[in-house]
Parts: sequence; structure tokens; C-alpha cells
Amino acid sequence: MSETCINCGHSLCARRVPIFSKLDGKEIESVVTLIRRKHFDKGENLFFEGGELQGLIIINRGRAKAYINTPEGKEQILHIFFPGDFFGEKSLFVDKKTEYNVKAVEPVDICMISKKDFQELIKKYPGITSKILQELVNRIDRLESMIENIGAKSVDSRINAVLLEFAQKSLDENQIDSAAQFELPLNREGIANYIGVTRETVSRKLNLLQEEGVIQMIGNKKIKILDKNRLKSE
Amino acid sequence: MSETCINCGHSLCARRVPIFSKLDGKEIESVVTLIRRKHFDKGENLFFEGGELQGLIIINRGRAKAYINTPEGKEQILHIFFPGDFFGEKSLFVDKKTEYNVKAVEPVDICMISKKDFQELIKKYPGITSKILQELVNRIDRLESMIENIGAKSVDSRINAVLLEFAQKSLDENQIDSAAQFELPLNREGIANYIGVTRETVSRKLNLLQEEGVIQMIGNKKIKILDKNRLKSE
DNA sequence: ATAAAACTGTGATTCAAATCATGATTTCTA
DNA sequence: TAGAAATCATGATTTGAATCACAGTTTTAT
Repeated sequence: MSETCINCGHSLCARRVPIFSKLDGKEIESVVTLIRRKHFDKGENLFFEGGELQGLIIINRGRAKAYINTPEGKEQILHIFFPGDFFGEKSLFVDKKTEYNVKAVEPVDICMISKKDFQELIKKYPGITSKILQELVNRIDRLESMIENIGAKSVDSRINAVLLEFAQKSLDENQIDSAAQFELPLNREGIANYIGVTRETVSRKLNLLQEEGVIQMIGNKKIKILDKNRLKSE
Repeated sequence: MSETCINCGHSLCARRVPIFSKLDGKEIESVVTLIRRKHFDKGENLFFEGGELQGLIIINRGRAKAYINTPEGKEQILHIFFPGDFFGEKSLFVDKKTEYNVKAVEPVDICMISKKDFQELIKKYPGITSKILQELVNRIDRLESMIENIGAKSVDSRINAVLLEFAQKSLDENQIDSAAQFELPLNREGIANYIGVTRETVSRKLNLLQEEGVIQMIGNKKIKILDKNRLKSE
């Protein structure tokens, strides 16, 4: 079996992961030998809450959502994982179950490093630990700003924030400024479950934004941000 | 100056902090020599968003709230720090500002270790790093469950959850089961800003819970949980 | 290609919590 | 300890989003 990750074309998928970014070419190749690949169809679960996580999972293609099902039957989405994002880092360090599910929202390819292999990796390259720390801190920041959004901001502001977030995850700064189109990672109901409203409200608010000329929808999945500033204010 | 932290009576305050719990007596004493103490009156800010955090801050007595002021003028509380809790760990590892404020909700004594001292400490006792990792993971868990609460649960459920949380932070399991009273760390408005509702709603819901015999209020600050199970369900 | 299934838009109605208003308590503080 | 300031309770009203209902559209699978 080749040591390169065929799904990323000719690049090494490990190089796309921030935690390995400090390693040099030869070191990264040794990481790649540890990687196993797997594919998930749209709608398949990569992981169920309470389950044993096999190791570190890196999203290589496609997007996935992490979500909780509440006792009342609602779904709360906690993260959207884009290519290059990873999860499962928790089980590598702490003996604690992860309480959310992860589901592919479109066809997804992942790279996987087993817990055992990863722990040996850390011994060999201790710098990885500080990268993990950094990533955990970033997640805390994102979760805190999500709480600010859901807990203290109006529904309009939440919609605005989520559109900007998805744009930033999908495009680079120049593309956003030139109103490039991008694909929403979630359908209306998904967006609703991410920002704590209903599907109908998302529909109505998006249409309002379009009427106001702030955004332009291309079909249901694609969108252009015409006026970034009006999304930022309010 | 004595090496013991006078504010904790005869115990060493460092021993109360989970991240130092693996150290033996002699090691902990060397940590204590690095500690500086400070007092804050009720209402004083321990820290302002965007400011330079001096190092690791351990709450030794009293409680403090971490909060964000939204552009719309609302306050969203993110954490309640109880004695033994700490913050500022972020600035020790990552070159990134903290975006929230921390304010004493009652008279607070803190212990503080400077960034520089702490970094030397880590070199000497690398085990501390894994403790920090663990604590970060715990925070992520708490934030995620907070998002589930605020985003997907009814107001009733949120009130229930916050009462249980405060009880668990204030009492041990036996005391909760025997309906011991404890002091709320926040006033009505504070609770409201923690769970994303208004002060009036908190008033009304608490009164309802009392009428139903689930809780008993002693004045405004103290409370007894009479029926833990009814708080848990729903 | 076509039928089924999933998703979306939109009006009508309901409802729970926000807001507004005010008086009663409690807690500071001078 | 008296007066001021902060906090709390509670009724009346408004409001914004949830819910309900259903038709139109898009996607998926055979």
C-alpha cells in the first residue's frame, strides 16, 4: 500500500492537519505510514456518543456535523467539521467518553490514527502536544462565542453570524470580499439546529436577507454574500 | 513572608488545584513559593477582556463570574468560578487574548502564578501539562452541555439544570440528597444572564418551582432542593 | 425516467417569554 | 440606624418566534 493518501491527490493528508505542521518532510512521512483511510456516505455516522473512539480522526474530504440529541427530541449541532478539521483528540488524553454524535452531511473521507500509534507519536515528537493544546483552546473560543450568540443575541444576529462563519470556513478573505459563492454545509433544518431556532425561521430570515440585498441564494445550497458589512453589524 | 497561603488557613492553596494534585509534598511547597496573593472586593474586576493576563489565577475564596458584554448591551455569563477553580491557563500556552471579563460576585481571594514561573514549573514537572489538557477537556464538555441547554432545551429545563449545577458546585452528594441549603452564586439577573433569559422569567420560574414543592427558597440567596429527581427529569 | 422521499416556502394561529410598569424587599453605606 | 440604592415580585401587554398546515420544489433511488 502506498504511503501517500490517495484521496488527497498527490499531497500527504497529514500535512493538512495543524497539529503536524511543525514536523519536517521525513517526519511527516513516518506519520503517514500510521494512517488508515475510510469512507462514509452521506448520512452515515462516523461516531456515536458514548462509543469508543478509535483514535484521532481527520476529515480529508466532505463535511460532517457533531450533534447531540436532547431528551426532548431536538438536535443541537455543536461543530461543523470541514476538511482539515479533526476530532477524537479528547480520547487520546483523557479517559472520558465523548457525548456527541458525528454524521457525514455529504460523502466524507477520513484519515485515522489509532490511539496507540498516536501516543507513540507524541513521545517521539512532543511538540505535537502543544499543537493539541492550541487546538483545544481554539475550540473553547469557538464554543464561548457560540454561547454568546445563542444565549444573548437576536435571531437576526445569529443568522448573520452563522453565514459569516460558513463563508470564512469555505472561502478565503479575498473571495468573500468579491462576493464569491459557496456551498452551505447544512440544509435549512441543520442551520436551525445549529443556532437554536426552527427551520421555518431560517427560511424566512434568509429570504428577508435576500430581499434586502445582503445575500443572494443560488438554488438552496449555494449562496453569495453581497454585503459583508451589513452581516457584521447588528 | 510565609510560604503557606494564609488565606486557606493552614493548608496550601496549591494543593486544592487539580493541576498540582500529582505533585508530592516537597514539590508542592516549591510551587507555593511562586504564589502571590491578592484580594478583590465584591464587584471588582479580576480581569478585563483583551487585557494581558498575568498568569494562572486560582480562586481561593469567594466566587467570580466570567462574562461577555454583547454589542446589544446584554451580558452573557460563560463560567462561574468557585474556590479551587482557576483561569488564565490559556495565556500560558497560546499567544491569544482572552475575550471575556472576570468579576468578583462576592469578596474574592486569589492565588497567582506568573506566566514565567509557570513555564519553568512545566519544564520541571511535565505531568502538569497533561493535567491542564484534562482541565481544558472538562471545560469543553461543560461548554458543550451549556450550548445544548441554551440552544435546544426549554426555559424550564435550563432553570432546572442551573440549580443542579450550582448545588453540585456548592455541596457534596450527600448534602444534596438530604436537601441541604446552599447559597446561589448569582442574583436573579445573573442567573438570567447565564441561561439566556430575563430576570423576570427567573423570578417567575423559581416561584413556580417553590409552589410545586421542588425547591425551597430561604430569603433570596439561599435555596434548598427538596426534590432532586423532579429537577433532573423534563 | 419516474415515483418516492426529503426538503423548502409561506400563510394563519398560538404561545411563551420579553417588555413595560410599579411597588415591595433587601442590602448597602454614610 | 436611616436613607439610598439595588434587588426582587408580579400584573398587564406586546411581540417574535414556534407551531400548524399544506403546497411547491428538489433530491434520491430504482
